[in-house]
Amino acid sequence: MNKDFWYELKHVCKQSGARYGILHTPHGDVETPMFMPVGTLATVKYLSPEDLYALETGVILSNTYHLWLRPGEDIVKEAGGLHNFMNYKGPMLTDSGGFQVFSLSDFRKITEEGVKIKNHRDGSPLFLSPEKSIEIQNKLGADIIMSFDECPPYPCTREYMENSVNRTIRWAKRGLAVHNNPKQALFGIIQGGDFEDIRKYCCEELTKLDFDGFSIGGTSVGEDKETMLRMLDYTLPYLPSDKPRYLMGVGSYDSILEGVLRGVDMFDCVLPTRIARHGALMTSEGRVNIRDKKYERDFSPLDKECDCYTCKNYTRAYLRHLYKCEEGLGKRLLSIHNIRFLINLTKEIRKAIQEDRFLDFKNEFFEKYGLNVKNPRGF
RNA sequence: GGAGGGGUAGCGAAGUGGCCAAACGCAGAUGACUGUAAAUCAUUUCCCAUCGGGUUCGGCAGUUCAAAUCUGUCCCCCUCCA
Repeated sequence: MNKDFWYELKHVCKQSGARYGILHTPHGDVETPMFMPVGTLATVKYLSPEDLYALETGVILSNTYHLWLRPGEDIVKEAGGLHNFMNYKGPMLTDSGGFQVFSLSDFRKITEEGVKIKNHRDGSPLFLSPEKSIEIQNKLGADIIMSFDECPPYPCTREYMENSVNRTIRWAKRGLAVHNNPKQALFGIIQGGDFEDIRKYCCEELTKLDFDGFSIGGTSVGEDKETMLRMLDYTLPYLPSDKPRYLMGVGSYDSILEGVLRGVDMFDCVLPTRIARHGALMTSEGRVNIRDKKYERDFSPLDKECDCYTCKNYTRAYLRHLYKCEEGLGKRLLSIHNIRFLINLTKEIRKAIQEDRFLDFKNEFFEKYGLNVKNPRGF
């Protein structure tokens, strides 16, 4: 058991079963459920660490594959680790590179030993294995690191999934065996697609091992909303309650609420920052595409109910202008807002759980935003 | 006054008898984006309409089955020479 990292389950909502807890990390304690913005290349695009502190982000992500290529894990280590390198003092998490193997799948070849993959920038051959991924992550030095898994495509055959999950389990053991930084928590990743028995089997096998938490993988890969929820239903009941559960790659607000309802503690997603850069905002009035002409002379704040720096200081007309002119400040201000929207959502979620009214909160939220199965995201 | 070049959709710019409502770029409008190859991608922009139809390529008049493309003429712009 890791002495620098542990999960403290503080309260289970009597109305819903959702969990409120505290994650203790070497870089501070954070409350869960929480949302973690993604900073692939040791930066949450367009935001400074000061922006992140103001947003109260807690944990932020970075990425093994991308930092491996640039600047290289040795340089990050030389700089004193990821925290020093990028000057972020809060807790950090690195993904293992497993997802890049999936998203760059045009160039990959998966074997028992690991994955042959082509450098997406220059085509040069690369090889990533469970050992290599953990070795890189040990050098990067994030508080929480991920096991190297295979993220299978959806849909895929039962045979493919069985082979893949067994390999992911073997890879998990290999990663665990070489992990040598006691300050870093290591999470196992549950796969199995929407095969209930395979998900369950994966949970049973991985929870036998000495992981500090468990991630739910294989979601947000093109499946529909109902399927994703089914995957959660096939996974969460088989995970131990004394360890954190992390739903990887999920960040639309309806999915966060559904995840929390099922017992998820941690979420990460590029969605708020990516769509912000593309001019789409999550607001108390639903989705706003700031580029739209109707905002040309709208001198009101982006979201009247929001307390973020952007909403307190700038108008929709100005944000639209920045977007149209492709100014970096626009991307920054819009990213600030979207992240704050999700941070505020998780704050309200935690409060509702502690007050044993999370189910009401979730239902009210869905009603307010007109969310349903057909229109799940609503923005 | 003389010689030459040019006027194409919001802008720039292809096209020089039928495959042209007219490439392409920009600009505009709209949508998408879920462990970030993402300042990306998709749709759309003469008019009306579901199919489909109606008006266009400086103006006018011609030639032709057929013209943005050929002829005449007029208007405007640019360069050079006087």
